[in-house]
Amino acid sequence: MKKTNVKELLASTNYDQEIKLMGWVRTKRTSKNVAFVALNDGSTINNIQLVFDATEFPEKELAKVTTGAAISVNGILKESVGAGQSSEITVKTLEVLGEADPDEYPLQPKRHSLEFLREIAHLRFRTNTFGAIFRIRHHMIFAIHNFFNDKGFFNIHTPIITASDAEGAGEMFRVSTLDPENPPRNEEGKIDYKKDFFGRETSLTVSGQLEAELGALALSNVYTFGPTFRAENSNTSRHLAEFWMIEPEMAFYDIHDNMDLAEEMLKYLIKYALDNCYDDLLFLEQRLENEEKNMPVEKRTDMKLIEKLHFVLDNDFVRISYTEAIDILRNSKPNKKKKFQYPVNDWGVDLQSEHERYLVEKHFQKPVILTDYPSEIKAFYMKQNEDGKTVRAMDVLFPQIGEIIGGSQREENLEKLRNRMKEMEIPEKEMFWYIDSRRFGSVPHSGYGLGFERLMLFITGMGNIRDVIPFPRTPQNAEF
RNA sequence: UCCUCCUUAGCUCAGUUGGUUAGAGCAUCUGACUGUUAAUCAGAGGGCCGCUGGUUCAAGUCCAGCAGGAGGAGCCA
Repeated sequence: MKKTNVKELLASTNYDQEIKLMGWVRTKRTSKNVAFVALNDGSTINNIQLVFDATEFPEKELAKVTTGAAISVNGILKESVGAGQSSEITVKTLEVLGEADPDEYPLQPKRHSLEFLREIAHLRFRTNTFGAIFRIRHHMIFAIHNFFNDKGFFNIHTPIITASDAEGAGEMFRVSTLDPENPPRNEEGKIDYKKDFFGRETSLTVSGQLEAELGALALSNVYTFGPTFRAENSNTSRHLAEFWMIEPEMAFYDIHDNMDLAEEMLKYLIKYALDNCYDDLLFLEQRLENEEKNMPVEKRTDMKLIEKLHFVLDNDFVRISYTEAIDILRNSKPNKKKKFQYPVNDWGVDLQSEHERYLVEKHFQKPVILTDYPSEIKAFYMKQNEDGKTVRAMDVLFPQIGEIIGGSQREENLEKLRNRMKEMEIPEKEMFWYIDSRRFGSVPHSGYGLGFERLMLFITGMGNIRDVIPFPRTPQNAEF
């Protein structure tokens, strides 16, 4: 018989039909003559109830049906006589595929802390919470490709191993096949990377943007969606050493087109989650509520998860310049009362987390796009404004998460780009290919980077980025 | 990397101003129960109180160091 799955069965009213089903036991409740098993196979957050007539199954066999065990059953789909579910399965035959020794199996039908589950990341897929998160994660990956495909964008794979250390986006992981115990040395006594696999120093990519620009300057609209590696010693709930980033890059787009696209994309993704992951979102919302029950009222989030998603969907993002933001912050209550750890006085300072949070969570209470930052605090490739002081950067700031997107219109003018590279001491020779893109058929173009796991934080309402990626890589941790 | 906090049973936690045999709930095991919903009821087993050292008649409790974890900051997506 062909096997079915829990999701299909729960949606079915095709009663009294024989079915075959496999999955993992979540809980078992027994009494003298009847046993109930909640079975889950990952197809949905919901379990289906299996009903065993205890007199028809050997006690020994039923005893192996414990939390975490994998079983296969044949049975009849019935309209349920009990409360709490519309249908259930009267089991006719049982096969225990894989036992789970209850003395050893760490997951119980009870609440576990996220920290504990992180330590058993190989098993946490089997919990309701992580089942929901990773189903949503899949849908978001799919939705991103859908969004760009529908708009005529082309996905390109940019290199994961790169020789350019000029991307300027942080510390990099070295890639080498040299013997670390005894590396070859040159005449100066330094490590001779000419003898390394690629004949030069190479690292894992910190961004696919520069290569994506090359694609955009021929295919017009492209995007990358790949792994990204940063060797920063960041120990926060918002940073990973290995994460996934979406980087669209568009020819003939100015900063405003860029912002429009970013806002449209984020809203599309939120709507996609609401339309396709409602059960899982509802579960996560209830989980959050239970979590916050023990917290003081002022610390609780003021909006429920689904409400919050709708709120972002239904409101325009605020768009203001860095200069306007500085004015707001300078005249803000916390600044005047010296409540900021870093007071805002002069134009030109970089905004701290507390400032971004004030703007998003207190002042505007909705997502904010900040533009036109001082050129000193931004990357070399951003388009310089006429004022000579600012660049056409844009950062999309979300509540709780902070910067979810960072992007800009790119500098397409050859001379301006070269001057900026000189100022920032970026070696022109190594970057000849990037400069060539401005020498031949250069056009105005723009792009941005979306941190996929930060999007996941927002969609799922989770608090720690380590809980929205299956196997997080962070400083001092590469387990599993 | 910096600051703050945490580490007690398989899990989640309590443990008073340092004071005899260290507690609870859940899980596990045994038994009861004719449909349960994280079932319920009765009973049982289960602890180098993170590690090392110190103070003290006496340390889960105080002090120092180390390890692991969390929150915040910086770096950024």
